Amino acid sequence: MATPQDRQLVEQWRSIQTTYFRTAAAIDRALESRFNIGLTEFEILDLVAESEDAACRMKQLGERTPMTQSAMSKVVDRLDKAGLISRRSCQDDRRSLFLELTDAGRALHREAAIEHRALLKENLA
Amino acid sequence: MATPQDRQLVEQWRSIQTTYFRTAAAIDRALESRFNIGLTEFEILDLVAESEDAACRMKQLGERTPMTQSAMSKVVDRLDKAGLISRRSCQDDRRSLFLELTDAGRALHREAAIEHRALLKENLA
DNA sequence: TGTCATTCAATGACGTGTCATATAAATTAG
DNA sequence: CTAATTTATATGACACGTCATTGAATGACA
Repeated sequence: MATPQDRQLVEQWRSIQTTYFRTAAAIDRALESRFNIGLTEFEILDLVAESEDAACRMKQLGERTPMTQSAMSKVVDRLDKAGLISRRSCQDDRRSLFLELTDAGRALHREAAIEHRALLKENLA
Repeated sequence: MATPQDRQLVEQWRSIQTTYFRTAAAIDRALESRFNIGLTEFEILDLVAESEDAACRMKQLGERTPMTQSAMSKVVDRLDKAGLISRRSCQDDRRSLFLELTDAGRALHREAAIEHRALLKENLA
């Protein structure tokens, strides 16, 4: 039945959940209200900003986030429509896509990242 | 800009996210396929099972989970329709609701909890 | 006691994630 | 070199969560 170890696992799990939800909600609301992008959008921007130096992105990005391929595709689509990112098709393999920040995207990321880090600090302490 | 502390925060955050998503997805799929309930449904069952001893629940449950009030209301609704839980209105305060496991709910919870704990163990190690 | 504010739960509109599948390109087999 | 398979991304149907609001009951207080 409910061994002490079980209880401890459940505790640990709930603690992760709580931290995750609280932090995600805080960041999401802040970014949404100040920059009009959600947390997931920011996270893609952040990943793209991190690797300002090529490779047929989309695919590799998928390996660096727990997001689904289809979720990623839609987020990238929104970012593209918002003019924050551009998809450039890759010559070597025309199935793949390069992602790049636009100037607007880079500028927004710079600002939003500050807020993001601040909220992480506040919530993960 | 990106202080080392920032990077460390981001790392920590991604690690939490990954753990959360991986674990949640694993549990969700297992429960869905074996018991036809999702992770959130199970979590409510689990909380109700834990407090088999009254109080006008709904409200208090809300304090023990990061779920929104409205999310809870909908999950409880599904559980009710599935015959796993029953809502009984509270005499003292007729706005509030008592929640109780039905026999089916108790039985399902007993089985599902085993799976749940096992997957937690596997994923949080 | 009658009004006003507050609290508990439910609901509708809406956005976003997921699964399954589609499309298109590249790779492998025969 | 064609057919079958696999890989990269997009998309449509659908489920679920969120926000804002509603309905109903309670509490406060004049």
